[in-house]
Amino acid sequence: MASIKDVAAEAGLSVATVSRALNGHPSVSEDARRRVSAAVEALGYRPNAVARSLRTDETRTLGLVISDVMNPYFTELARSVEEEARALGYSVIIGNADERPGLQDHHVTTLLDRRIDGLLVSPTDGGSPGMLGAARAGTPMVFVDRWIPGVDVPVVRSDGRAAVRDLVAHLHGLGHRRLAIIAGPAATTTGRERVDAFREALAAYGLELPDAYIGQGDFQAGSGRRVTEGFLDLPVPPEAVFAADNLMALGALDAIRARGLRVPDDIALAAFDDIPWFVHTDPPVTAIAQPTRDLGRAAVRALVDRIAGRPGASVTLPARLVVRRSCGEPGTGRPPSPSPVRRSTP
Amino acid sequence: MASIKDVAAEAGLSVATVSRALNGHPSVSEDARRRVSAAVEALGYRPNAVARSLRTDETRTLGLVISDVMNPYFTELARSVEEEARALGYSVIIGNADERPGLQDHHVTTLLDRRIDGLLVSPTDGGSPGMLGAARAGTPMVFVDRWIPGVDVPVVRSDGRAAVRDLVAHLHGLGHRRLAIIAGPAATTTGRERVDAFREALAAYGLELPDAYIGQGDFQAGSGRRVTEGFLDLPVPPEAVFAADNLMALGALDAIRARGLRVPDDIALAAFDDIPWFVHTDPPVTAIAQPTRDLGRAAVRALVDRIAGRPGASVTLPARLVVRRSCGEPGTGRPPSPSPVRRSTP
DNA sequence: CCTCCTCGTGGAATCGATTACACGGAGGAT
DNA sequence: ATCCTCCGTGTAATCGATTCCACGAGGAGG
Repeated sequence: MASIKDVAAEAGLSVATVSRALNGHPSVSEDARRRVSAAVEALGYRPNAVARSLRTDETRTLGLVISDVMNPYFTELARSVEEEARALGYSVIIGNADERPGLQDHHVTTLLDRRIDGLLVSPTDGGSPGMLGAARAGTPMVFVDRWIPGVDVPVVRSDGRAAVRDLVAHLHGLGHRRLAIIAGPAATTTGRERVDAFREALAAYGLELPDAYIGQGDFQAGSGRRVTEGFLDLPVPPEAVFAADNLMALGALDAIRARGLRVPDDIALAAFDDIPWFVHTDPPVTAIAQPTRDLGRAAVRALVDRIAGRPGASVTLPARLVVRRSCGEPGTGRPPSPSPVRRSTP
Repeated sequence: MASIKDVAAEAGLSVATVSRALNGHPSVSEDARRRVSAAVEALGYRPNAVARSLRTDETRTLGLVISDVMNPYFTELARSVEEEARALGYSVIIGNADERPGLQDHHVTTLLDRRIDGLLVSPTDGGSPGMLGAARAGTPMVFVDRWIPGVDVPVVRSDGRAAVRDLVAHLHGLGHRRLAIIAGPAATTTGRERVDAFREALAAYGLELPDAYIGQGDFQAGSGRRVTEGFLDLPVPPEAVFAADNLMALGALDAIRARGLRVPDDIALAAFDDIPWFVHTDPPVTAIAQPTRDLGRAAVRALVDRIAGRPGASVTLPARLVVRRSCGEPGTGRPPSPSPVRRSTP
C-alpha cells in the first residue's frame, strides 16, 4: 500500500510538503497542492490512520461498551451514538458486555489499549477495576443509561419516575391492586431505580410492594420467564407484572403463554423500554419509552466536550408511558378479572 | 500514560529486552522477566496497540460492514461474529450501512484507513468502488449473507431454496393459491434469490407469480407497509404474502392491522429470517430461520484463514421453515377463510 | 590456552505520519 | 544597495513499539 513517501516521490516534493498539502496547511503553493493531488490520485493513496494516531496521539475513535447488543433498546442507542459520532468525525467501536462484568472489563481494557479518545459506558455492575482506573486516570468518559454513584463522570440517562407514576395510575385505574415487579440486577442503577420508583408510586395509592412481589431478574429473557413462573406459583399471584426491561417482558410473556393464561385477562403486563415489536405482540404491550435517539446524541456530545477539555454536562431526559392493551381494556375502566383468575389450561 | 521506555527505565533494562519479555521471547533470563513484570505492575503499563500495529503491520482487528444493525437478524450475526473473533484474539469494528451504498462505502474506506486485518461485508448493492478496489487490492475479505457475483471472495451464507419450497408447500396445503412476495432490493443477491426461489417453488405447483404480486421493497419496515397496502388495493388481492425479511413483515403486519384485517383469517403472512419476537406477535409468524450463529462463526473462520494466507472456504448452510400460525390453522389442512375461525376466547 | 558456540542483552533502524526549525529567494522599506 | 519579512519548502526529530545485528561473558572442546 502506497505511503506518504511514495506520494512525495511521485510529486517530486518532500514528505513534509505532502503532509501539509494533505492537511490543508496554508503555506503550500497552489502548484505543490496540484502535484500532490495528482500523485495521490495516481497512486490511490490513503493516509495510514495508525501512523497518524501514533504521532498525534488521537485516534478519532470512541469506545462504546454496552450492556447487551441483543436488547433492541441498546441497539438503537448504539445506532444513534454511531450516527452522532460520525457527524462529528469520529468512529465508534462497540463492545458488547452481555451483562457480564468480566466481558465488560475485557472490552474496556481492549479499547484503552487501542487508545480510543473517549469512552461511553453503560456499566453492567458497580464498577470493575479497569473502568474505575480509566476514570481516575482521566480518560474522557461518559456514562449512558446506567451509571456508578460516586464516580465523577457525566451521566446521560432518562428519568422514568414520572412515567412509572403514570403507569401505576393506569394500573390502579384499571382496578389492579396486587402489583409485582421483575427487577434488574441490584448492581445497576437502572435495576434499583425502577424498583424504587415503582414502590414510591405504589405508596401514593397506599399500596405495598411485598418482597414476594419483587422478582430478581438480570435484564435477560430467561430471568423474566423464571421470575414470572415464581409469581404465578404464589398462593396469591399478582394481578399485574411490571418488567424492568423489554427482554424480561418477553420472558414473562413466554411464561404466561406456557401456562395457557392470557394477557391482560388473566394477568396484566407492562415493560420498561418501548420497542417497535411491542405494537405487534399479542396483546400490544404497554411500555415506558425512553428518548433513545436523544440520549445517544447527548452522550456523544458530552463525551466530545470532555475530549476537547470542556466540562461535559450530565443530561437527564424524561421517559413517557405508552399505553397499549396489555394492562386491560382501555376506556372501560373496570378490572379485567372480577371473576377468580383462571390458571389451568382451557 | 507509561510507555515501554518507562518500563525499561524502571526495570533497569533496555526497551529491546522489555519488549522481548513482554512477548514471551525465549531468550530472556528469568531474572529480567521478573523485573519487567514488577515494573509493569508498578507503572500500570499497558502496551500501546497503535504503536505495535504500525510496526507489525497488523491490527488484530476485523471490520464488519453490515446492511442494517436495527434488523435483529444482523444484530445476531454481528454478535456471533464478535464472539468468534474474540475467541481468536481479534476485535471487531462494526459499520452500519443502513442499506445505503454511500454509507457502506464510507465505512469500508474508514476501516481500510484504520488498516484492519480483514473485512466482512454483507453488500448493500452491486459493489461500490471502494469495496471492489479493496477486493482487487488483496485485502482479506469475506462476504456474509449477501455477496457480489463475479468477485473472487469467499461467501458465507445460507441457502433458503429448500425452506422456501417447504413454505410454498405449507401455504398450498392450507389452500392458498394467490401468493405474493415483498421482495428485497434487486441490487442484493438475497433480494433476487428469494424471489427466484419463490417463483420456482410456485411453478412446481403450477402456480404463477404475476408482476402485480411482486412488490419492490428495500428490507425496511416502511417499504413492507407500502407494498402491502398496494397488494390490498388490488382488484384481486393475494391470499398470502411472503416478506423477504423480518422488518418488511413487520411493516406488512402494520398495514394489515391498519385496515382492520386479521392474520391469517383475511390474509396469510410469512417472513424470511426468524427472530425471537415472532413467537409473540399476533399471530405468531411463520418464518424461515437461518443458522445465524453458525454463519457468523464460519465467516470469521474463513476470514482468519485468508488473513493467514490460507484459501478460506465458502460455506453454504441450509435454512429451515418454522411453522407458526400466521399462514392458517396448522393441522386442519383446510383453507383459513371459508368459515371465519374464532380465535378470541376458547 | 585458544577457538567457537550459545545465551542474554543493548544499540539502532524501522513502520508512516506530523511538525519544529532552518534555509533560500523574492519583495518591500529605508 | 542593504536589511528585514514573509513565503514555500526541506531536514530531521518524534510518537511507541518490534526486531536485526553486534557484542561480551561464559562454557565446551580441541
